[in-house]
Amino acid sequence: MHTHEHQFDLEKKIAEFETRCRQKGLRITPQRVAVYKALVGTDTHPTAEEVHKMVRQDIHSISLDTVNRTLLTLAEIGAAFQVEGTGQPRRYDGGLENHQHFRCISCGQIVDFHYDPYENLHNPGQVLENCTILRKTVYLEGLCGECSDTPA
Amino acid sequence: MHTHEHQFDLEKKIAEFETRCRQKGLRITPQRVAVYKALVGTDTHPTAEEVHKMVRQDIHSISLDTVNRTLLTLAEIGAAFQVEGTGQPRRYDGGLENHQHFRCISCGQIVDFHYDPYENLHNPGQVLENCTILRKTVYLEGLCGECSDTPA
DNA sequence: TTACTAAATAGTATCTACTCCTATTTATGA
DNA sequence: TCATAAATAGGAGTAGATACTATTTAGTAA
Repeated sequence: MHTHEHQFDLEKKIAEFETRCRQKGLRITPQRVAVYKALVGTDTHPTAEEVHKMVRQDIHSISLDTVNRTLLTLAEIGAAFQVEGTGQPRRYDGGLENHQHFRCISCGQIVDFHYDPYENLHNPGQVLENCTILRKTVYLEGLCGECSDTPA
Repeated sequence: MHTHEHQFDLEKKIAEFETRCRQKGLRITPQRVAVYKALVGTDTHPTAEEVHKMVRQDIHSISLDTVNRTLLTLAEIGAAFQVEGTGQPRRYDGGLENHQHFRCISCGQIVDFHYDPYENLHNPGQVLENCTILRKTVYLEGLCGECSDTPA
């Protein structure tokens, strides 16, 4: 793909993003667009601080708090999402038998479950050729029973 | 299962744990055993602070730092593990196409990959009946190419 | 048993990721 | 252009985790 096409894609995505903001009643601020642009323009799964560094090159005075808030907003409107489980205090599991985790994004609780078809998945080939896979789980996120009943 | 059998299981697990410690050249301290016991005796995927609270009932003076160190040790020797992704600063992903994540437990980098058989997995029934599943991914952990070559 | 030594611990200080608060600025709709 | 609610900058506060140091202790060997 040529740079020219990349450029086009990016502009298209930004236009879509702005539309989505309007739909959700969110204002289109330079900071918001800059954060979105930085995030979509990378494949490194950056932390807020890393995004802050990138965006500062365009908007010198943007605060880390704004980047944090904006990233949360992006996740809320579905324009981005958080990498599985990150941002939570470390949680430990003493159960070594095969099982999978469901995490409630509202209250944070982790629920164990076992579902046979999720066991013994094949390793992907090619793409992760050089990687040593030590653990492989199906990870679900959503709302637990209690939090479904009483939406915040 | 009866309480009596539970008790038996626990003692058996502790015995195995002590054997494993000896194999790895780790000392068997009351603190270490108490942390292990607390973790194996619950299915709540506790944080270090939660474990600290539990263990304090037995060992009043145990420090939070010891609990933290011990939990890391348990994970290192394979007597427990950390719930997927937790304990990492929040990381964001602007790629909304279907894809999966591999995380290097050594350097922390997240690698995107796509592997067809991992898409369109069925939802588990029964166990998570009351939960609303919003996201479903296969999550791999291990060592990336660079970190495999130069083990710490 | 006793004495020795490296490992482990308690307690504290420090660091980092993140959120909260307040005054100021700004995007949007009238 | 004006009014106003939303968003922002900057800094204070908080929580989770790590680093440091002096002290204690488990395991070993006399």
